[in-house]
Formats: sequence, structure tokens, C-alpha cells
Amino acid sequence: MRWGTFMETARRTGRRRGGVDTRTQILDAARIEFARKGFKGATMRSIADAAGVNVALPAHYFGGKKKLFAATLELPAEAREQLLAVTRQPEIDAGELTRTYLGLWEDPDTRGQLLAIVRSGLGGGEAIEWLRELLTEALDDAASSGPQQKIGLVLATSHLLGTAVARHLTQIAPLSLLPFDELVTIVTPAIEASLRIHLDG
Amino acid sequence: MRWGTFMETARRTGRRRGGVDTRTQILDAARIEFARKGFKGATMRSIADAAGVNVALPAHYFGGKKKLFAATLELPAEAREQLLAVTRQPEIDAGELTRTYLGLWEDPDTRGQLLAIVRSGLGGGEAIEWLRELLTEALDDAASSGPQQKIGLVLATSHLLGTAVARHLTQIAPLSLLPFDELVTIVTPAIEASLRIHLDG
DNA sequence: GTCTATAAATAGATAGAC
DNA sequence: GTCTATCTATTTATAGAC
Repeated sequence: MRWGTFMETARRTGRRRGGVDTRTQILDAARIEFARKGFKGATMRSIADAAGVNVALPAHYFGGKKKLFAATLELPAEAREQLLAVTRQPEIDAGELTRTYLGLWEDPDTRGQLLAIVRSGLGGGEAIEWLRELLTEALDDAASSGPQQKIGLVLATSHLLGTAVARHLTQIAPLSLLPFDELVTIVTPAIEASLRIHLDG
Repeated sequence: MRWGTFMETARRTGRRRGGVDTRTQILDAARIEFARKGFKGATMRSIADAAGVNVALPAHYFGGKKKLFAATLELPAEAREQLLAVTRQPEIDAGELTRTYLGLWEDPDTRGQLLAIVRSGLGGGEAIEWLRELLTEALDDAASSGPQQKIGLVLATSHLLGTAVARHLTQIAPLSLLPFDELVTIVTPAIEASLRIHLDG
């Protein structure tokens, strides 16, 4: 009867009962803390407290704050893949791009990672390279479509980033309350307009 | 011959020659530091160093770090007025809104303040209320146009925020290099599309 | 594996000399 | 008005007991 402190943390599917190890608890808590306060704002103590473990354990398991942060941002690789699958197509579908991109922000797990990246990157830390990389990678990969489409894709991506920030970060009134399907519906026209941009004329 | 250290700081019009006081130097340096590193990232020491003054003077003049930060974000009131002048019109002009909004980010002075707000607000600090206020104020003031236009304006503002962030903060490759006029030209269609949005249909 | 205790660095703020 | 010196609090990181 000693697991009274486990609380309701084990919501993930497929999680082994005895395997709710402190390492995973720390990682989950770190994601939340970094997402909410950025790299500098989140402290090892606040992470340890949120995880319900001793203050020394985060450093013990991950070898330092920066390494813990890096571990936090580990898996958005799959998110990148989803985006690339859309942008690699010869003719990018505006609705599909909008739904995929904003959809990444709807899932609480990936949203936590994206928030951590945005919070820490835009917050003035060193993580801004990661953010730039995340944005330009989908871009460079789709650059084979020619420079004309490239500028349109940058524009579209920027608009989608702004939309996600307004909905999930600053939580502007009507945007943050819209059902996801309606959000996609009203955002798509602008993305369509951006993708069709051409510089001359 | 002791003002060899004054450098080229006195670019503002109407600045008294003997009045390049350390208080102003500190304020200018604080703007840059807060804009680059966010509230937590910028330290009183780094600000003092950047201003070329003693470490004790920032606290001495402004009474603390938070008060110094507040002083930094003082004048965006005029920026807000410029935006309101556009959004208050019965039929908002997409090109005019785009030019005004993105224009605020082109001026180094207001850009510094906007960067400080975004960096500190999005970075997880308490300044997120200021950012939300800045975004919603132009919104509420234009809400007399009816809820239909309101959602369109939110969308447009979000897209413009994303564009400004991509150009000035993450500095995505083609966006950050475009001349301002071209930027306005290619962004306007999406803003136009957003402003014309209606939910039912 | 987990904890206490503490080291080492850094931050904001202030007192008092000049 | 400006500076040196210092206090206090907080943070990361680690050493060593249990």
C-alpha cells in the first residue's frame, strides 16, 4: 500500500504498472514545466516537485538541465514526418496542410513539445535554432517545387504558426474556443491564398 | 574632452546634448536585452554592461528589475493607436492593415518593444497578459462591426503575428530578406482572405 | 535507487564611501 | 551621481549516507 503517491499520472496506454519509473515521471513533468515556463523559467526544483520526486533525481537521471531539456524535445521527429508527407507533394493541398499542421497542436502530447520549443525558442534561449530548423526543414524538402512555391510555403507556415500561437499560447478569445474542424475551415482560405503567391506581378 | 564614450547613441531628435543621461542609456540597453533574451534571460548585470554603466545603477534608477521592465514597455501606446486607426474603419482594408501592422515591426524602436513583449510574453513570463491585451484591444474596439468581422480580424492578426515572428524573430530565410514593400504585397492576399471569412457557409 | 547535505555559481538588491 | 563591497536568495550540480 505504498503507491498512494502515484496519483493519476499513468494515463498513457500500454504503460506497465510497475514501470511508472521516476525517469518517465520526471520527463513528463519536465515537458509540462518547460512548455509552461520556458527553459530559464522552469527550474530543476519545480520539475522535481511537479514529478513528485526528490530534487536531486532530475540531474541524476539526465545529467543536467540542458540534457533534460534535449530529452524533452526528442520525439517531434515523427511530427516532422507528418508535415513532410504533405509538403513533399507536387501540388500542396491547403486544407490538408492546415489540418495536419494545426492538428499537431491539438494532440496534448505533441502540443506540449511544440509549446516547449516555441516558449524556449521564442523566449530568447538557444533553442531558436531548433525552431528555425523545424520550420525550414519542411521548406527545404519541398523546395524542389521551385522558388515560387517556396516563398508561398514559408508564408503559409508562418501564418499557421501565428494561428497556433494565438490559439494555444496567448489563447485569443474566439480562436481558442473554436472546434477544430471549424478552425481548419476558416484558416484554409488564407493558406490557399499564401500558397498561390507569386512574386512578380 | 570626456565624452568619447558617448558613441552614436543620441540618434533621437530633440535629445538635449548634455542630457544623454545614464538613465536613458540604461533604458535603451534594457530594451535591447529584454528583446533579445526575455525577462528572465536578461539580467541586471547584462543590462548594466550593455549600457556601459555600473551594475548598481539600473536598480538605483528604476527601483528593481520588474519596474525597469515595465518602463521598457511604456510607449507602445502610440503603436496601438496606429493600429486602432485602421481597425476602427467600417470596412477594414487588408493592404492597409498589413502595412501598418508589419510596419510597426520595421521601425527599430517599436520592433525592440514588440520583441520584448513577444519574447517575455511567449517565453512563459507574466507578460503574456500584455500581449493578449495588445491583440484583443484592437479586436474589441473593432467588434462593433459585428461578430462576423471579428473572427476575421482575429485570424488576420494572428497571421500577421506569425509573419512578424518568422521575419524578425526566427528569421526564416526568404521572409527575413524581402524588401518591406514586397513583403506587404505577398502577405496582403491572405489577410484579405481572412478578413472576408464567415463562419456559416 | 533514493535521499540529505552541501558545494559553487549566479541573481537581485542595498548600504555606504567617494 | 557614481562606485565598491556585500547581503541574501535562488539555482544547478554533486558527494556521500541510507
